[in-house]
Amino acid sequence: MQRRVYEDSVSTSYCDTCAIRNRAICAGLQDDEISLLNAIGRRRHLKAGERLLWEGDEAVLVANVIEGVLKLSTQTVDGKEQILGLAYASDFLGRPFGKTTPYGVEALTDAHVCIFQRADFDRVAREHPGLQHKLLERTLSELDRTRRWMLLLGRMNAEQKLANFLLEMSVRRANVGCADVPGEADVWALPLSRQQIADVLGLTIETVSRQFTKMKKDGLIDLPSRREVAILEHAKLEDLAA
Amino acid sequence: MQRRVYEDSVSTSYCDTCAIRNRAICAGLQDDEISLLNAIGRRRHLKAGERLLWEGDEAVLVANVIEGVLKLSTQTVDGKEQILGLAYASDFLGRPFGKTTPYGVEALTDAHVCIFQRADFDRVAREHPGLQHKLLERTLSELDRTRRWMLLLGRMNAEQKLANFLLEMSVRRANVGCADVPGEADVWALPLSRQQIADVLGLTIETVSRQFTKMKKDGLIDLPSRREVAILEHAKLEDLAA
DNA sequence: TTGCAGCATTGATCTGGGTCAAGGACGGCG
DNA sequence: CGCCGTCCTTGACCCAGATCAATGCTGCAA
Repeated sequence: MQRRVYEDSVSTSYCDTCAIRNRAICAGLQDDEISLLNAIGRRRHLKAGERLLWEGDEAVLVANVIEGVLKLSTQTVDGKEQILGLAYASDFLGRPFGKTTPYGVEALTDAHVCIFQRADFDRVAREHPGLQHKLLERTLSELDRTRRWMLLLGRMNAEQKLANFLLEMSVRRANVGCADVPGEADVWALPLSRQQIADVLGLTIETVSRQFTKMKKDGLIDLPSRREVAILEHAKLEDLAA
Repeated sequence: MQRRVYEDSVSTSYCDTCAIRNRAICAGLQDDEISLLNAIGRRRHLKAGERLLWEGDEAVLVANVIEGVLKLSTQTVDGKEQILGLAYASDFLGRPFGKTTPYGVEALTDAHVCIFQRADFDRVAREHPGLQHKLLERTLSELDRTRRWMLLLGRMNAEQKLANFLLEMSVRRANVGCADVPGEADVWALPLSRQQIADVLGLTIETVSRQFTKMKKDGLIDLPSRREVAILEHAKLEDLAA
């Protein structure tokens, strides 16, 4: 069980030079807490498509996303997939203080994560209120975000869903790099296939495709290639998203 | 702003005799922690339909549900309501460590809650890791539950949605009282109107009504009155829910 | 370069659930 | 007791998005 976790690219993590040192749960921790995390954490590289956690598995590890995009998902009984959320740099993955992992995690792009054996992490968290507090804050905002997504799934039509998806994607990946340059074209690579977008939004691949085509025809976006999007009319897209 | 919070039924809370003393975040706390909570918490009675929190308000308070059922909800731009979840006895309400309340809270039945000024609660939580840990565990399971609900909203048809709703309702309210008596008929009062059920499930009132009628005709449930449900064929309902 | 495998797009058709509209049941109140 | 307001049910119709099916594009491998 553990083998598949440790089979490659393990190296010591160096919090000092970590890209998300100031944004993840590590932000604002005291030096001794950081060095404890440093001691139990390891970096791991994931190739696009590689899995980090399997739904229902014993929850043996938790992780911080350092770079890349990952998806959290469950299967329905009839084999369809529902993506429960996406994780970007500085997001936290896994289920501390729990027995099993309630969803699968798979890298959509090549990714770097900082992994902890759950038992180690739980222990450090219990002993260090500062860390636990960070984790609580993060979990609370994740809960808020998830609840907002429920509104999207429960009450929006296909057009609104896709507009919201593109806008959220644009914001979340902008946060990852440097600040937005206003006026700069909002062009980026989509880390998801059409099928995966459909799974995120609770739609079918055909509907997603048709909505893309329509938005392009209307001049709201451009699609330079299958895996690239340019948001041309940000304001109009936001109107749709409402 | 605070007036509407304190306008009635305020009395000192007595954790010792509290019905949820051993199930809410209070469970397993040390005596000194309990007495601190006791000092800052107050009981409040809510009539069915009364609101405790308003979406977007400054987050001035948090609360534990002692008895009754409450709904968490947001409005969409076009005025529709989406219910984000239901809260039962021992559930936690509100947004600690946050500036604004991300959803409205309204009592569906007459209810008792144990309320805390958020500032007080935050302070005690920061100073008492045990409490913070409880809160973290509760938030993590709430996140899990919410994510499972996304699957319902994103991937299920009306029949599956209603079946799941009835089963969850049955379980959650059974947890509240004594243990299930096997063989005992599973009959209880619905705390939600048809419209509210529709809002929970992302459906319309007509569709909910039709599904109820169909399940009754198929002998899966009985509807002794508008606000009562009897689950007759638990197993078959579970088949539908899958 | 050709062939093939996997996405993605597009079209044609079907259908679950939304919408609109008309009663029906129940309670509260004069 | 009957009137009215609210909630619920039922029917008729329609449409957004699912489903089914054919074709196009792109990249890789031989």
